[in-house]
Amino acid sequence: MAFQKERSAGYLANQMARLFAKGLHERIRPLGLAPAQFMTLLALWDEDGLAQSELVRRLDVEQATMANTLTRMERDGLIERRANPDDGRSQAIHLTPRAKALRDPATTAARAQNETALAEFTDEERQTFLALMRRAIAAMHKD
Amino acid sequence: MAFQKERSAGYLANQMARLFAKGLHERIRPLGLAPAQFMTLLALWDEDGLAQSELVRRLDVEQATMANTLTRMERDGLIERRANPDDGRSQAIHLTPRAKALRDPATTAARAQNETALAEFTDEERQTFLALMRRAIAAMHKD
DNA sequence: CAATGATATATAGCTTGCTATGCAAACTGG
DNA sequence: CCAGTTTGCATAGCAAGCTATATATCATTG
Repeated sequence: MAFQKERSAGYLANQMARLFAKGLHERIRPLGLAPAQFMTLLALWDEDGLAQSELVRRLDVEQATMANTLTRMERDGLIERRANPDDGRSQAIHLTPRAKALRDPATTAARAQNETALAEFTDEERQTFLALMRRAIAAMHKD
Repeated sequence: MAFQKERSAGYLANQMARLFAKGLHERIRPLGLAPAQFMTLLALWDEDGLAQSELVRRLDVEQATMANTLTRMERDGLIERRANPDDGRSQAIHLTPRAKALRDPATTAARAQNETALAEFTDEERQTFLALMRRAIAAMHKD
């Protein structure tokens, strides 16, 4: 039997993630943000001054990916890298006032994007959907 | 209330898609394939000789993205671009023997990746999951 | 304490996305 | 028929992923 992409979870996941990212990007572009920057800000709004290694752990991306994202965020005036007095290898990542001010509008934009995607889902379907995605993630994580 | 990434469909979709892509990439790397190349091959195994514009329609990526993917596939000996005698603008994309030979091992690899992700899902959960993803995709597509 | 190993970050190089442009070929309405 | 629009493709430039390597600092252990 042929491999049908419409029935492939991986294919659908890819397409869905691209649409989420595209929609979010459109909404936060006026704020001067890109999706990975927003994701990183989520962690820093929650706790400022984290080390790069801790951001890598919390966001589950490769270290090199995070290093590059942080470089772009520094360029764009969203973060500062400050030396860590206790450990000459690491740097604490601190938010600028500009980044702090973006918290409300950016999270509002992200909520709106999720709402667009799940507009016709019932509350139960939303819970089910999130739970199934978490399980698929956990299964691939293990492997 | 804080925006919690663990409860965000978009965040989970991104993470899940990255894990699918990474797992698939590992499995098809020995075949000399990358994920977007595999996706493109799916369409061409189904129907050889399509125009680039038709591939764009079927795979729902931007035209520039497809043009670049095809350039890499041509470089890697997977496809040939042949002039279309009926329309001087378009070119028919044809599979090489090498690409044709990859159909079985590559689709087997993709199925294995899907199976890893959904290993602990019941048949009903799998159907539900695919249906919910399709609905989220359709909702974002409309908007 | 010196050698070895582990950890934190940076950098190079690649793929896959995207938007924005440019250009040539084909089509169409006056 | 031809001016203007549409269509098909390529290219430039950027973001964000990844792997693989390099380097510096810290930790451990013999």
